[in-house]
Amino acid sequence: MANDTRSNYRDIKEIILERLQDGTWPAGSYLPGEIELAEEFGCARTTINRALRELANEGLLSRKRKAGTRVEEAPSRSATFKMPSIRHEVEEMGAEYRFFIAKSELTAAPRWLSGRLNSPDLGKLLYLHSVHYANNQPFQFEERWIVLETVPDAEFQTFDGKLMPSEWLLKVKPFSDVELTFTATRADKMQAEYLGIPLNEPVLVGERATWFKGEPVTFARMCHAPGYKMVTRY
Amino acid sequence: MANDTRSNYRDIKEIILERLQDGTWPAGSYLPGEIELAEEFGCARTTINRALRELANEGLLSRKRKAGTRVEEAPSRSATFKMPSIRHEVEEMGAEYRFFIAKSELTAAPRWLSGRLNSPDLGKLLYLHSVHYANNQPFQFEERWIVLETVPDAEFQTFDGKLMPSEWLLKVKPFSDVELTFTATRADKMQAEYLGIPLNEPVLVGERATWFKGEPVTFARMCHAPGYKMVTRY
DNA sequence: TAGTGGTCTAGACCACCAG
DNA sequence: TGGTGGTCTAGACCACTAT
Repeated sequence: MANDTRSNYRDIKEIILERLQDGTWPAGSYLPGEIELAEEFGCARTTINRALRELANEGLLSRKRKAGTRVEEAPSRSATFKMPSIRHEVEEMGAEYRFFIAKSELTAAPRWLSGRLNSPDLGKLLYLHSVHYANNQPFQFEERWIVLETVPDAEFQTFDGKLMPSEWLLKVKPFSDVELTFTATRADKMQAEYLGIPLNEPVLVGERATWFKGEPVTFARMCHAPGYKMVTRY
Repeated sequence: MANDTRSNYRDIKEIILERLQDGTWPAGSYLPGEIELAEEFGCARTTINRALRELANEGLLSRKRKAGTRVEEAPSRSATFKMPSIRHEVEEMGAEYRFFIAKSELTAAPRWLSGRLNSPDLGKLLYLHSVHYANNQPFQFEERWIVLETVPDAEFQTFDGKLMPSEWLLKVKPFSDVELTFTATRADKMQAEYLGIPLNEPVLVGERATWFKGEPVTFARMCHAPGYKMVTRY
């Protein structure tokens, strides 16, 4: 009557969720073992395993061999922010996307960047300014450093085509590790000029450092136009 | 020689990842079916299924019955922001956590709130001001509305104990849906006073609306002290 | 050391949906 | 309508770790 697909494990997840919420299994307590639960629900242990595994991935339970399955104390249900390329973000607003490379030059690494990328000697870098537009309105200003030692091809890349730097990078050098940061700051002179906004306007700045198997790939600082909102649902 | 735990599905994930990166299966193309892959890797279909399912959950593939498994065009590897309670965040900085309820009163719903919570008639609300401290420094100012129709117990809750409002709410009325938003704005007078910062200082403001099975539960606006950074790694 | 979760297998049925 | 993924089962071996 109620089931779309035969899918016990979803129902079991629901039931377990309810018990977590109604106090049957309070925070810090241990759930019965998989075998016991399998008997209770009249299903295979595999099915219980999947339900519990997913709940653990969602942060509600923690599981250890021999110890058992424990109810997490701080139900910090993790929020998943989808971070699509700016292009997608703009296009999903129904606006026309366009980008412009305002600067492209070789530089040495500023000292702070070595720290950010965990690498004492970065060598030569390609330094880029790009502006991303939504319907010809500046939407994001991006400052980017690309480590040429890791991505030598970047030196002769013109970025004149359809691929923005981040898209091009993803093609030639995928990443394995990322660190993302968000802060609210005052727009500095450069950011204000590129975005066409007053100096010191509050802006949401994202910083993204990426590595490929330990090698630093790129660091980007993305400054969003005032009013920009990051939204997520779960 | 190389395996810790017998766990093919992890190895298979790795291999598939490599093939996604080296162009064997370009964006937009279709992978072989599960059965075919199972033969290639010499394992059960279940094992392939798990590997592909997880990669799809991570946003790299999309799967449809009959159609098959497709490589996603925009490899927008989703970033997962863990949003632990402020308490945890503060304590993990090695600081001492404390909160203070500065205001607690009954109000009617402001009009904009009905819109935010998708509910034309919210009835009476409990309106709270709380300040969260790290080592006695204001760390976050939180403005919260609790829908009494959905959470009647809140009316007589004093929040004088150890549980901050969000923690208490989680105990008595879990949520099923959340909408999270982040923006950079200027601190208004109230925020500036509570945080002890100058007016108009740029602040990172998070807004969180939660529902339980369609019923609006609460809306919170969290204003972080200047300099606050949201960080995530993946 | 013994109990618990982690993973694999081989086979099965079914829902979905593109052609 | 048939092929593909989604899920379940029953049984098995093993790795981890609390005691």
